[in-house]
Amino acid sequence: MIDIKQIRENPEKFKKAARDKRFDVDIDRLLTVDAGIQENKKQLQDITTEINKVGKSVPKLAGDQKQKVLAELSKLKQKASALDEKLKELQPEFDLLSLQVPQPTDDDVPVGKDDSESVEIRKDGKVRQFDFEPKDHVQLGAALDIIDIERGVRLAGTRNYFLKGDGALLHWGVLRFAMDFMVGKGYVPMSVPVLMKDEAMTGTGFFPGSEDQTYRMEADQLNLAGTAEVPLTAFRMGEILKADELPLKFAAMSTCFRREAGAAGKDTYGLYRIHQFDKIEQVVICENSVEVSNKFHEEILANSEAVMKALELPYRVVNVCTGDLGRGQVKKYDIEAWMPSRKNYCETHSASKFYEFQARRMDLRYKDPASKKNLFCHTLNNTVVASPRILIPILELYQNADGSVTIPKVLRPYMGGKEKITPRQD
RNA sequence: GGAGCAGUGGCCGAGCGGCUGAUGGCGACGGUCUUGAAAACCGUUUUACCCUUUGGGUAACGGGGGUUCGAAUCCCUCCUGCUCCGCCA
Repeated sequence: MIDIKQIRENPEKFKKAARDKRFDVDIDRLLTVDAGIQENKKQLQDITTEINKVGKSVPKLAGDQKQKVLAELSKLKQKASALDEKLKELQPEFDLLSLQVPQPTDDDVPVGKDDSESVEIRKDGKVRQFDFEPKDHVQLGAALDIIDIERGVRLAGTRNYFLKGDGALLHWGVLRFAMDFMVGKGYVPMSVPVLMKDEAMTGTGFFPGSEDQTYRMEADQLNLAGTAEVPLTAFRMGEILKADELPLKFAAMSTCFRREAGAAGKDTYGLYRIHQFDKIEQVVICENSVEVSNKFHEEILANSEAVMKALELPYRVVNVCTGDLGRGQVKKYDIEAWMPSRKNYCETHSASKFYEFQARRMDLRYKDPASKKNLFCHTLNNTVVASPRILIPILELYQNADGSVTIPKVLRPYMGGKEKITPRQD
């Protein structure tokens, strides 16, 4: 959410942000509603002052005079309640509109309409050239009997799967490796609830807007989070933190649920786009400073790059263009891993910087010692690793001519020291 | 799910229709004293918004609604916590 004062002062800035990010929001209407609210509030306040003043004199009066004053009061109260009605009418519209105003991006974010216009920042690792006909991860998964998509779909519908045997171990192994890495970096490991109230969804910026991407438990009015960003970022929602608590650095492992509505027919093959997966997510909550935010944005990106390097996967880092940014994101780096079967670099990580956008929605503040004011925190988050998507490059890039898959060195401790996944001996 | 009790400022804890944004204690901060510290003493210590020159006003005692000229205080409702009962992976 954006400070309404900023929108009043410079509406053009936010209209431009909406255009660049391709969000549709009526900022002029917002300002009209805002002006109405301000005017009504002012009048209401004046009348309330009057009522309070007159009301105080009541106990001292008696007889006719008392009746006269009471009559006057009842007239004032009618006026007040009319103004109150008007405010109650305007407020919901104001709330809805103001939640929709997107945050302008940093100046160095490329303006563009979709991922084709995002800008590559750097590449790391060598794309493997095969001297045999490589299999894709679905073929490998079937041949090694570690992935069962057919039965996943039969039991749970499209975009569902089972991982089996070494497939399940590899999945948990890469998650465990990533979590251990983050704990080593000083991030606090967290196990989190994934059924979230609307407040947490709104606070993190997913609502309004992504309701159709979210599994909803209507009977309990709860939502299945699509990422641990929601519980982690909202963890201290509504609180005023002590300055010396900052920065808060968290890492959580959670199962993530996504409806993928509107993606019908897109990425239907294999484990790329699925309804349920597991992810280690990192979240930083820091002081209200652009410099500090920028520092942590680089830090959380570096953390994830370190994981990719440890896994020895070739990847590139992309500065995501305006059209692919969320409403609240100021800047976003994606890490894309090379996936042989897709013949492309594909997103495996997404590092977002929000400044105070999420904190303002959640009313997450800290007491600033310098100004003695309560300031909104800044928030950031990034994937550490998401599996099974990460298994796509791992399986495909680590495969051998004999059909086996070499296990990345750093994952072997998590798989009982095993070096290779070999085909089933039927 | 049923019954009972409770929810006040950073914390503890008073207040139970107007003089209470809220006594007191603890903590924190500033000062006096001291070579320094402790103790003692004095003072400060919620937040949001509005008008403004110092300053003034409005709102908030779990949320929402009601009664009343006036509510932290009375009523309704919801939420949360605790205790007991029931049920259950």
